[in-house]
Amino acid sequence: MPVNSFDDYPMSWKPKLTKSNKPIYQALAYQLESDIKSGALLPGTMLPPQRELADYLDLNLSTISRAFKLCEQKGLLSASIGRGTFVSSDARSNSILLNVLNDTPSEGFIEMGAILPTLEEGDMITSFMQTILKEPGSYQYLNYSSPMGSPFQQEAANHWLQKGHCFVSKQQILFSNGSQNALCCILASLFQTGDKILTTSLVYSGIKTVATMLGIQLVALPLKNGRFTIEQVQTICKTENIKGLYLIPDFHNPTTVTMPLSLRKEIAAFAISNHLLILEDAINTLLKTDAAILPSIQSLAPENTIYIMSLSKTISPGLRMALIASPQAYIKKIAVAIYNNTISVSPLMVECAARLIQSGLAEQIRCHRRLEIQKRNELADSLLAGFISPCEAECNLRYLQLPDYFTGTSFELCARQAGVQVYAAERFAVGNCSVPKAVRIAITSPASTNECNEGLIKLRSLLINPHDFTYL
Amino acid sequence: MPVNSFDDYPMSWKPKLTKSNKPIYQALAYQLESDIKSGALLPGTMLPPQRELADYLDLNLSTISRAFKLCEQKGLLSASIGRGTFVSSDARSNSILLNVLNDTPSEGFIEMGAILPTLEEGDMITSFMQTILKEPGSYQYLNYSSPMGSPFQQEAANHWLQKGHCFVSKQQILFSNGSQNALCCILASLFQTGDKILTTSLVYSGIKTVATMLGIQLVALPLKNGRFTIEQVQTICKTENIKGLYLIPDFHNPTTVTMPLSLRKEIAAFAISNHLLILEDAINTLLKTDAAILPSIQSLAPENTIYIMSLSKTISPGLRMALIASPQAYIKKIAVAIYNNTISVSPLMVECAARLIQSGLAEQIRCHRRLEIQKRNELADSLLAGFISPCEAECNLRYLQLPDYFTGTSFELCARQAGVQVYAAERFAVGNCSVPKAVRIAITSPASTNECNEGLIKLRSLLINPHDFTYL
DNA sequence: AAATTTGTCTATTTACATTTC
DNA sequence: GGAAATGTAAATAGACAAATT
Repeated sequence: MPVNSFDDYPMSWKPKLTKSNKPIYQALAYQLESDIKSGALLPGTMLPPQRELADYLDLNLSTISRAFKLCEQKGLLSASIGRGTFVSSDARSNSILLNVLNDTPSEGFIEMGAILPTLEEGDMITSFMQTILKEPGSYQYLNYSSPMGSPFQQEAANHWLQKGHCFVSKQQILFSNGSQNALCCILASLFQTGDKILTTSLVYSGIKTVATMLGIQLVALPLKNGRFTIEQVQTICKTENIKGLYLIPDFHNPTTVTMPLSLRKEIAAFAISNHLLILEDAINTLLKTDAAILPSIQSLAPENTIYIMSLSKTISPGLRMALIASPQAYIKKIAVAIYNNTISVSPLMVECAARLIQSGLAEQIRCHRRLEIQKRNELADSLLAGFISPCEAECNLRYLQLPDYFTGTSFELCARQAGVQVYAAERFAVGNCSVPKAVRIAITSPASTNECNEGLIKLRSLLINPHDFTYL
Repeated sequence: MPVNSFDDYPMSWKPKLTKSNKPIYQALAYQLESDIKSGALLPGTMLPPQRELADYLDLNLSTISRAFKLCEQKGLLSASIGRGTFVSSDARSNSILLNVLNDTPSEGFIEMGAILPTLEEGDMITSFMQTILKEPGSYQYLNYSSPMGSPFQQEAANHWLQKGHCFVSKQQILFSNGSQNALCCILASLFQTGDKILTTSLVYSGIKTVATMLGIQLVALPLKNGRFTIEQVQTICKTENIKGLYLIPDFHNPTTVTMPLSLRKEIAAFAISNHLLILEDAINTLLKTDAAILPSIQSLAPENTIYIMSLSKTISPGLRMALIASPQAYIKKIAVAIYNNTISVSPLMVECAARLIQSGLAEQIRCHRRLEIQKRNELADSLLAGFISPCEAECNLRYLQLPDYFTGTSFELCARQAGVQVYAAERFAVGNCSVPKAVRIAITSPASTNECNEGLIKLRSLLINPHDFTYL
């Protein structure tokens, strides 16, 4: 074999290592990162095998490995044994979903990207807060507090958790500053840099950004029409040294799919026998009617599941509150993480949430919200008929699979031009999955039913007359 | 030299490696951790040199190194070249300072450990909140918001920051959920696992616990009467690859010392010429009178300093609010970290804080608090005369250097027996420093001046009649 | 001031496990 | 179904730099 045989190998990436004072592995990782960010290496590209690169650059295999590892931890690459290393699908897309961090939108722009709540119920809550503040001694809610809450608060939280079919003792409940904060604290306390968590190949992007920040790697579970099988989970876990699973069983974000009971049972059994930790995100569970709610995975594998129930989508995001129900074994660690993170949650907000639940007002708000969502879903079904995937009437999201001549990203750009924000599937992509041509539509975000109607009409005309827009 | 010469080496630690399926370096680290936690290896102990251990166990030097590194990142060890590896001073003490995570205290127990605010001012704030909530449209404060805040909020924040001699443009201000949260977000976004931050050898323990959680290492700057010199900073930074400095220039926690202007200038100059990032924690700055406030380090090195001003100690911890003033270069990164952490701060709390400042009520509360603190300091000065270190009249903490027959920990235990909680210096120790025999007393925490008085009297009798107590 | 001690860091070697063909 | 391809991970080697004596 001639020495220069690698010249013939069709290498997708030929880095040039100029001499620098940096160590080789860092210089190589840096160049890889630049080439991905500049677009020289596109999402999905397979990199040359580590051995080929080592040969080509006349370096040791492990040096290449180490450089790749750096980029992998930044979420730029995903690799698997025997298959190769690929540039991540979302390496070039923006995963931060709240526009507040980006430009402020202009007048008349319709937000259907970020999930905002319908706000009609807000006044109920503000007046409720006033009642609490009026009481003598209400200043005590301005002190520090325990993430465990008071017995009354635990009682109320437990009541609410049970609506989601989550059954724990009071000592297993913690309060956090919303469900993103819950995820952040759980990841920081129960996982380490380099650990791997399995999740669906399209997933709530908040888990992606926080995992990346903490150096925790997400591994993608391929989806077929928003669904996956237990066999897929088993195969990946067998080979990838997976520490945990992140799942959204009800109204999955962004695909809207609800996980069937059979799969919940299979996952629970598998987690128990393989000592896996499941993070069950019940963010949308209580949007469903009580009759429609299935047993939670937590109820099927109580020692292996941490159940997170946000109050943002069902009561109000203004409370900045989520409930965490965890096996006793992890409570202390998570509580310490909450302390490290914020010392304590706002006792005023905890008390307010507890009383909203206890008084029945929370339940009332939940029903209100459901009705509004049903109304908007009817609009979406009729206006986008022929395009939009069907989903349950209570779902706050819609998943729009696009005609072939669009990609999620191109459609998002066109919609933006037309004055409507939606989010492309690319934003939700994990690892090296094939990204479906789709966008997510948040129907609750427009301030009024009317504005929602308007937004949907704009999207429809885009689907019907794509040639009117330039971003194709 | 005989092969077994290491038998004669007086090894402070002789691990036994039983065969397990774990990798050697992990098994070794695990044993080291157990031996520290069980007390077989005490704080301050020097471990055998890595080469000696490698010889003794017949392993490669790097394998030992790797095992040590694991423990070092957990904060259990601190090592330096040429000097050796030592068990950390705080390896066995509890650094979580809020008792809410531990046992609930019994009736009559006086809290002077955790720093709680005097609560008399609480009613002003709760009634203020009501006024905001009463306004039509107040439900908008229940939505998501930007960590940048509205122009009005930025204006108010800027006004408050300027009182602390921090001068930035409005675009350089972020809101976080309290200063612990600010630290968490800053560390998570601007530092990486394994990075080193220099700080005083006794320091606010919240930075210790969050750094440990994130795998960031604190390096100790030795203190002499609570003071250090620029030469010490220079020496350590030269050798230790320090990425940043964490400082509390005003009423340092726990030593109460205020950093003189000369040192501030030297540190600022050093940070600029060495591209170091300073985290300036102005937690207590506004407890001082306006006339007593010195130029902030931020004002002396504006491109190198992130200034964190909590509203907890000066206005109310119930707001769960801190202001972050950062060089433009880091704003985006920190904002993303806040998003990853909690999506957004509570807009209601931000608005409330802004209006408190704008209305002048915040300033009024600040004065109130100052008067109460002054009163309590007079008490402490007279009751603990002969024992307590003098400090400025506005400081919310006292630092009590103990007679020789006490250690901080033993005194803390005695005081607890006597019904008063104080915190031992050990809780604040960083790395392998010699821990002074001292405790911190939080004079603002007792609910009333009377209770404070009572607590101080109990501490005095403990100092005068130590033999009455059993924990020596 | 020179030699020794000591921890740090990068690169290398070797064994291993899974996937693909 | 076996061989080749491919990534992972532990242990090792060697050069380096600061602190100590």
